[in-house]
Order: sequence, then structure tokens, then C-alpha cells
Amino acid sequence: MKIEQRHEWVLTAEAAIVIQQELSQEVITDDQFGTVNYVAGIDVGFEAEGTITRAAVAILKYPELEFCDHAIARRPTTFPYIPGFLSFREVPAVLDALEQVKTSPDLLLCDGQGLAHPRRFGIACHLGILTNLPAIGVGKSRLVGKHEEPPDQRGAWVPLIYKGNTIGAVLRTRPGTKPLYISSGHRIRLESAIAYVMGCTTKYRLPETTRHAHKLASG
DNA sequence: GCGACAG
DNA sequence: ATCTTGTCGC
Repeated sequence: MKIEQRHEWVLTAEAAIVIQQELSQEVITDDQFGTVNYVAGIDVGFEAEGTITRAAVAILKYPELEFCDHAIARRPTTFPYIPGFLSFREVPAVLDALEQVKTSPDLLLCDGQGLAHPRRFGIACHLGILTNLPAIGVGKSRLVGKHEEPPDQRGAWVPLIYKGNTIGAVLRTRPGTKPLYISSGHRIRLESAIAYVMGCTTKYRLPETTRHAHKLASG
């Protein structure tokens, strides 16, 4: 798929904040998509002491969850890891990988937060806006927000509250394990996001999409 | 000023 | 994220 470049990637944290504030205005929080036939799992890993960023995209048929396509891209790392600015470090390589994939996905499942971000613009929002695809943020831990402990039962979830608003959900995808932090990235409602994450999850804590992408991004 | 802090 | 084997617990 083709992706339009909308801004520079070599910048300061101050300039990155301006971009987050501008692009966050474009995020759509309603369901805006048709039938989901292909779901993409996205993950990033690092090589050579972090100097090389490796992004992987795994395409799975939905709802069968059978692995059917993938792409891997490597690129020099140009931005450090700073909480709140993860996308500026990982997205460039991810876009390279997405441009290579033959099967265009109907939905993106990203590692990290969507709206559950200090400026409501986590990596899932950034990827959703730049690709114009529906995207969901699937974080393994919390960035911002407060919440109760969700019941220890698959499918149970509690709202993630930040400054008085629900910005996501803390979802138990498997009993006896830590819950996942789900939030809308783009073109999808939180309730729908939760349903799709459950639809992509089987016997493990992480969605099958993420598991496939993780293997590709690691080794 | 002191903590918290996606991957 | 990454460095890394076995081991404790359900």
C-alpha cells in the first residue's frame, strides 16, 4: 500500500509535540470501516545495540486468524525512546514495512497506546492517521490513566480514566495474567476495539496478530 | 521540586 | 526494547 509523507521524522521533542497536537485533531473515534477480512499485527524490535530499528507486519485472515502475509523493514534508528514519543521512534520503520505488504489490511493492531496518551495521540493514532486505516492501541502496560483491577475472567474489563475521561479499557484476555491496555487509535470506537482484540485473541494473553508480528520482529 | 513513564 | 536459564506456581 502507498502512504503519503506528512511530516519530518528527524526532529526535537518540542517539534514532535506540535505534530501530535495537530494530527490529534484528525483522529476519528467512531466506527468508520466495512467488513474486516484482514487484520494486521505490528511490532518493532532493535538490532545492533539499538542503532537499527526492525519493524514487522503480520497479516491474518479475519476471523479465522490464519497467517497469510507479512513484511519486514530495517532502518537506522533516529529517535530515542522517550515516554510519550514512542511513535517518532518506531513509525518510520513500520511505514516501510506496510508499503511492502501485498495484502492491504482492514484494521491495525498496534503495540502501545492509542488515545490513552498524555496528548491523546499514541502510536496507534499516529499510524491510523498516516495510513488512514482503522487502528487499535494494544498496550502491555500503562502509560497514563487510573483504573480498578479487572475481574480475573477472560473478556472482563474496566475503564481507563484520565483527567475525568474514559480514554481506554483495561482488558483481561486471559485469566491469571496481566491485563492489556486497549484504546482507540483511529476510525474505531472503544467498544468495537475491545471486541476485535477479543476476536484476535485465543489461548494466550496477546492477540495472535501481535504474537506473529513479534516473532517476525525478533528472530 | 518530586515521581511516573507505551516499547 | 534488550541482556538471558532455570525455576516457581497454578
